[in-house]
Amino acid sequence: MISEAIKNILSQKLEGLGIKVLPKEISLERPANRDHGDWSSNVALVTAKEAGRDARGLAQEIVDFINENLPYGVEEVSSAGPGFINFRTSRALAYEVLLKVLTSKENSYGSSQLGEGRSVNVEFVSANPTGPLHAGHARGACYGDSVGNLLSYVGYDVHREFYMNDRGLQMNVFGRSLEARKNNEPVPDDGYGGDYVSDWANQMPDGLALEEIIDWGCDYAKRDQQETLSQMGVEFDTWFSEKSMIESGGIEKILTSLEEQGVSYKRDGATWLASEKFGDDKDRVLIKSDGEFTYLTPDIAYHKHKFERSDWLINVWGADHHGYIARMKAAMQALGFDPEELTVQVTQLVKLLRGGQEVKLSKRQGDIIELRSIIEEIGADSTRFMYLLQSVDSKQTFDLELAASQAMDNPVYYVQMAHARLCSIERNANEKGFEFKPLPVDELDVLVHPREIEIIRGLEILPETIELAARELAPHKIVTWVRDFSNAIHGFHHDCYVVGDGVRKELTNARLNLVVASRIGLKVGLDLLGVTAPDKM
RNA sequence: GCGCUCGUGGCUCAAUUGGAUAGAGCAUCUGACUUCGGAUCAGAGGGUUGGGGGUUCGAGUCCCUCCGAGCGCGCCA
Repeated sequence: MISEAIKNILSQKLEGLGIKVLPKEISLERPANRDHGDWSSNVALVTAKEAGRDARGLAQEIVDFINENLPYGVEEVSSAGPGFINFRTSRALAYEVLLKVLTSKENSYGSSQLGEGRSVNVEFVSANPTGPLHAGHARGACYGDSVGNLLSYVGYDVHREFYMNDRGLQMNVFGRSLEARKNNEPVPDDGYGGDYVSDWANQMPDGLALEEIIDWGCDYAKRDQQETLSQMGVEFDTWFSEKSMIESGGIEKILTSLEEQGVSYKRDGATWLASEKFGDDKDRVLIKSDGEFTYLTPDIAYHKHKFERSDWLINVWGADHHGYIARMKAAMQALGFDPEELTVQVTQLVKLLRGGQEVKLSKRQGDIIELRSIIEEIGADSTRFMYLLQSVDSKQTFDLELAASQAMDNPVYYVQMAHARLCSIERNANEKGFEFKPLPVDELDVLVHPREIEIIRGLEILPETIELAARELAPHKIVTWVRDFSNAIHGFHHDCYVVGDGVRKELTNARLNLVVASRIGLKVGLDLLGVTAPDKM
């Protein structure tokens, strides 16, 4: 890796100067401004003070040294600004990138072993089995699945899990609601009032007892949710049942365990978790004075269960659950697990517009917009892309009309079109008798057009983009890359004909290499997002 | 009141986690089609990064403070 070579020579010179900098402290980054080269280091700036030197002078001295010992692939080194050291890499290096993409196995360019095979459990959606999935579940579904893709691509052993709260008060209310609608009675005051309750109740067999109704409803809800997720390509490895965990004695085990650790105690007729000691605001009740446990207790048991199966846990929670993070981490710490290995990603709310107007919730339907109807309206690809467009840290707003439109202002179409175009160019080349074969580096050096260079640059930064997105659990960084890269492709398509009267054979073959490599790269990005890469549209 | 997450052109959002001149898309205006899909491309205008203070070579990013938004704050789930 060129970046390693640069780091090595930097640290070599710094050591020679008696400046102590650990290798990991040598930062090398991609300058935002292309005029500053391909790589840039701030080591001179960072170390100048301690070394009692001025940064510019130090940078220049390092530059002079490197100029006498240029590593392979580095064409130019210079100092700039307040003391940056900028590196420009050679064309040949760029062509090697192209070759690497072309010779990579299917769906492997940019993959890595960053995760070293560590097992990670990604739990997301986890909607109550009391109704269909709605708009509020969509962001977590798209996000969690894409995070799973990313982590898997960088070498983690990923397990996707859906936690079903299939017992407790809300299931009872749900059962009674179904029962009432079955009998054409109004649902109880605190019941589920959505239209779907009647629809479902009508499909329910006659003569079921409440317990059976609950089981039937739960099962129906699960299949309904599963089907909706499947429409978006989201599949879980495990649908974990709270009920079965409790029936197998999970609660007793956790209570015993907490007691043995000395982190629970009795007070006012209740059993408490001493969570304040572990960073929570206050202690929490595990067993109420009426003998029932709170909903925290099974959740603790569940997380313990997950920890016993995985090295690292990721929970994707809605913003309304963020207050719950501290106590869950505290509980895990109390049990002796490392709270750092429990990552909770909170997704902020999404506001939906249609034609610029906020989509109003309908009371009649029970205050929900079904996810299924969103997918039907804008399509699965659009749904995934739109929900992944932005960082889940911030609130999001998007317009369903825009997301459904097959127009240039719809980013999904823009990106998919880029892929379709690449395929189209390949088809055209084939029809004209050109056969793609990977060319050696010295035959690729006809690729010098700024559009071509831009594309190669895009492919070059894909692996580091993937790594960053995985490290930060931030699929929107892939979206940004995919959009930028598509922009480069459209530009190339516009300015650089691959096959045509005025294009000589050597250039056609080289550009065909570029086209195929781009298609591979773009598909890697889209796959990570769970968005299809169509051959034609 | 306390806590968490935020606040970036008219709108929707980025910004390599402290880097160099804050970038894209939409919208607006102006240009570009005999070829592989114009569903495209190029250019222009538009910013005191909510306000103020601080830290340092350097702040949208870190600290303090104020303003504003969303969400939490139960022996509910």
